[in-house]
Amino acid sequence: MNEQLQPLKKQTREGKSTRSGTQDDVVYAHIFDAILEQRLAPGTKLSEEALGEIFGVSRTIIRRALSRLAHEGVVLLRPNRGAVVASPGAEEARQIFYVRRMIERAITELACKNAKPEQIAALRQMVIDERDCFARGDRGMGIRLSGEFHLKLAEAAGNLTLLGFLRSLISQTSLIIALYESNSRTHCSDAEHDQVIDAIEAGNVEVAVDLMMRHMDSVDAKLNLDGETASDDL
Amino acid sequence: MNEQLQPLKKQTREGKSTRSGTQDDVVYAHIFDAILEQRLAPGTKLSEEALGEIFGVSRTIIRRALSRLAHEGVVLLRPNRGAVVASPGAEEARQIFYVRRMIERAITELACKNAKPEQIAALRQMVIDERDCFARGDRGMGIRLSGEFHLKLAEAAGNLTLLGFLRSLISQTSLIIALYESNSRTHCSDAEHDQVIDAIEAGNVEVAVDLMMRHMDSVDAKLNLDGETASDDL
DNA sequence: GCTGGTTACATTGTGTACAATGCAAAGGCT
DNA sequence: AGCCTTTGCATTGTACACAATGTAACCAGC
Repeated sequence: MNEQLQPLKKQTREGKSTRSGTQDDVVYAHIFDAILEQRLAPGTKLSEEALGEIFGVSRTIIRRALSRLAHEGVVLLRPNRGAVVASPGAEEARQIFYVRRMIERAITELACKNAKPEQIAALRQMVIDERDCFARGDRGMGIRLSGEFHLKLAEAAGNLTLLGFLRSLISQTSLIIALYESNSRTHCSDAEHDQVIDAIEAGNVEVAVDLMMRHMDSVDAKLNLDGETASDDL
Repeated sequence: MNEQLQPLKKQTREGKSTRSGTQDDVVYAHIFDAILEQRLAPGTKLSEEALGEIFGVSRTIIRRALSRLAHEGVVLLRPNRGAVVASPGAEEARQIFYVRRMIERAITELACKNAKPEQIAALRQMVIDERDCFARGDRGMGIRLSGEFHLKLAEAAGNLTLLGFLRSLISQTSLIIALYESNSRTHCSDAEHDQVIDAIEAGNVEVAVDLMMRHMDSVDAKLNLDGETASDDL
């Protein structure tokens, strides 16, 4: 496990130091990233002491980070037995996507009504960044940026509760995508993101929702939830 | 603050000791209950040391409990400045209810399809308990039991993600109800709960959803979200 | 040779001491 | 007299040490 996370440490201390976040935010983000980029496979045990060693902080910080990750469903916290990277089964994955679809629909509707011009601009920028990232072929970053697009959209919708829920859903769907994606190239197609923005900017609720649902369909379609992928290694 | 929580301590040590839960579960539940029953008013500062003293545990446990409460939106955790009981404003309250309505609709639909006979029986028992509690005039317990009915329903729906979200929503709506309820008698009318169960048992999705939405309406109607109730004491 | 219990180890759960931060009150300056 | 600065206190953030729990290996008995 050390091997998969050690690089992250450097990245932290050098690159991402701009983050205003406190220590546990950093630890949280890095473990999360490591999971998304599959440097930490599902089922991997996350020892507090080992992680503390890697990040150079005490177990207290690690524990907080793991607690947050557990709350978002990315990590499974077994009492007295430590934490492991979550490995959602197919049925669980379906349930998560079902809910996400519902939430995204609501967010799209609200965004049509409430999105301000500067927020739409921010969304467009985000799509550009995403495209760049694809160009560089950075898979993990790609998944993460796709997620952040949806989060920005939720922000534009203006409902904090929905935003919070979506954050949790995106964490889990990202993990699922990393797990079950059959053809490992396209993630969220940025073109779809762009179309959604167009419809929202035009205030066309019907079209926007329809596009978002199709977008969800295309994410679903890339997954392979019909048993074979196994990984039910318990 | 001590005065509001001290009674709880006794209650813990004597009555609820059957709970398999660990220490922080107990602390969590008691603070939560105290908030719901308005023994802890919104805006009240929750000092870690004071709470630790009251419950006879160290700050570590308190901290975990507060963290959970913060995750559910019942407590506001300000970095370096401690925790306070959340005091959602009117707009925030509206957003929360908007989301809850959406989630409850989905749960009702799913419950119609997936609820097993024994789960329906459990729901009926829950309504009976609720009625009993009303008879005794126990307001806080009433709010809590109403919430648990909805949670049991979510369980019957069979979607863990929805269940988790609803748990968070119920915490927050309970707080809002405690805050904004204008006529402080009826909460969730148990009759409405009963009707919903009937429709679900009959597998009549349309009716069940309609009833649930009316139920939500009647909760909304009891609230007084038009500014005056203030309590924006920040 | 296999199954059972027992012991030792590793890991998590909890309590406490110390450090850092924010807040408030007191004192000096304008 | 009012405002700013500074100092002291209270409270949270972090690290560490000890206790409790779970795991696994080893040995004995069947």
